[in-house]
Amino acid sequence: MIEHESDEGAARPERKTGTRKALLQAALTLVGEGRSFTSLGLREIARQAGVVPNAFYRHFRNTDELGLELVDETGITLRRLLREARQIDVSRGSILRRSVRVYLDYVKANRLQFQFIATERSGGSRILRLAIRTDVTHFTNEMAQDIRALGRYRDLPTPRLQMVCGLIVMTMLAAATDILDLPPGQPLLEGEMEENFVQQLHVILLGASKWQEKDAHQAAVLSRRG
Amino acid sequence: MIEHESDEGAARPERKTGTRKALLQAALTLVGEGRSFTSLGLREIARQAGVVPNAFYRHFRNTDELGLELVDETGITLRRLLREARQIDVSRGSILRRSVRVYLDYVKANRLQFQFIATERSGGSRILRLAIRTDVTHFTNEMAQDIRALGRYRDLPTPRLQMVCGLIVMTMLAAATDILDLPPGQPLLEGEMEENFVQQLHVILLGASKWQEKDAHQAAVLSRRG
DNA sequence: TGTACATCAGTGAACGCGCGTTCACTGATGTAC
DNA sequence: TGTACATCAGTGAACGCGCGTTCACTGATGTAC
Repeated sequence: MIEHESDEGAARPERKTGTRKALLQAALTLVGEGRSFTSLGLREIARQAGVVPNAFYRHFRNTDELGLELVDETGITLRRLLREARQIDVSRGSILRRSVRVYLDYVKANRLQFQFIATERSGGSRILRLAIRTDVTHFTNEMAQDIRALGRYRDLPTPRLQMVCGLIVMTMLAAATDILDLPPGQPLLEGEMEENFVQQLHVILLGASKWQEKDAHQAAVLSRRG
Repeated sequence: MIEHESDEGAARPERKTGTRKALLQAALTLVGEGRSFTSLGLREIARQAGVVPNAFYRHFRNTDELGLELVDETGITLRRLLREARQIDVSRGSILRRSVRVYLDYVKANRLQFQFIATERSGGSRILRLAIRTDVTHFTNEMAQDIRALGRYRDLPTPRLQMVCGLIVMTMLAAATDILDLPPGQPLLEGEMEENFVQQLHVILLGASKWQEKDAHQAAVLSRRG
């Protein structure tokens, strides 16, 4: 039989992973419609995937297990983001501005996944929250390594570099939430948000470099200046 | 009749607001047990409040309306926090460290309310999210005014001061989430988090003051340094 | 002050509904001989 | 290569359950005369 249709001519394993993907995608779609993942039901997801509720059990034990797989996928996505970021030409122009542009484009291209982690990062079940936190920590550490590899902030001790990266990642997630919550087709508001985002990162990076300079001789003074 | 019991001898209006408070408290209690507010049901809240499901309708039309009232309460709470913060002696010692201590004590004293806003800020229904965002914006603006009143960061234009305050408030909320998610009785981990929090705010404030200095003559240079 | 009536916070039973989970099944795909 | 059997992704019906919402009610508190 010629495999002319997406599904009809597929072998069993392909069909199976097809349905699995349909379930994962269905959950993301529902999240994209404004639902919080935690409040999604098994039947709802199955319905959206165009499959009988019972079929769900062939792939996941419950919705939490599906959620964990979505977190895993998102981890892979974030890793791709870092790979893209590494290809930014560091030699000239404002790295910050161009990084922000790359990031926001990425967020918009992966809208549903970012919406998912933004929602479940604090709102989800305990197990999901922990999984996402672990993921975000990994991302933060990789970012710190990348900055080290670029040879920037050489004088900042590693734990402090990580702390700064934590601050940056937190700001990135908040910015993603803001952008995604925006009603579509508002280029003006979006531009303002982007500008605000750039400025916030700017403040953080300035603070980091100032700290780096002074830190060598007298940290205590700074701490007193509060 | 002597009013010897909390409820038994009360007038009707007092009884009514009593039950209303019981419903609000019941919702918070359930949130404190790890449930997300969005996933709470009317019956569940009524049960926790020790009242028949139907009685709920004497006070709220649905759970969203109850949630909005909780947001309002939280707004009042945050205003009290600012009032406390204003009483910190600015004259000497590290303001930052002492402010952080005041804040974290406040978070722990109002654990349930902070847990509620942290969870629903991104996870809740659209209407709740917007209400919380409005509240947080108010808080941010008041903080900016307070800083102006203290005479700090005089050279920072108002929109930028607000942006910096936004960054600070975001960091405060993230810190609250981290502290509240900690298993209880971990003074060491908690100390580390507090230290991390202090350092993050430090970076932000350093960045703000450096920006302030340079901003007067050449902002363009900084923007190119990324 | 005493009495008769109105108000209304909370009750208890009932409803229809969608949920998660179970069961025995179907029938196409895969495998062994 | 052809046949007979095994596998197993997805089906369809059924279950008990808690949900939100409705209804007529009770009885203590409040009010008017």
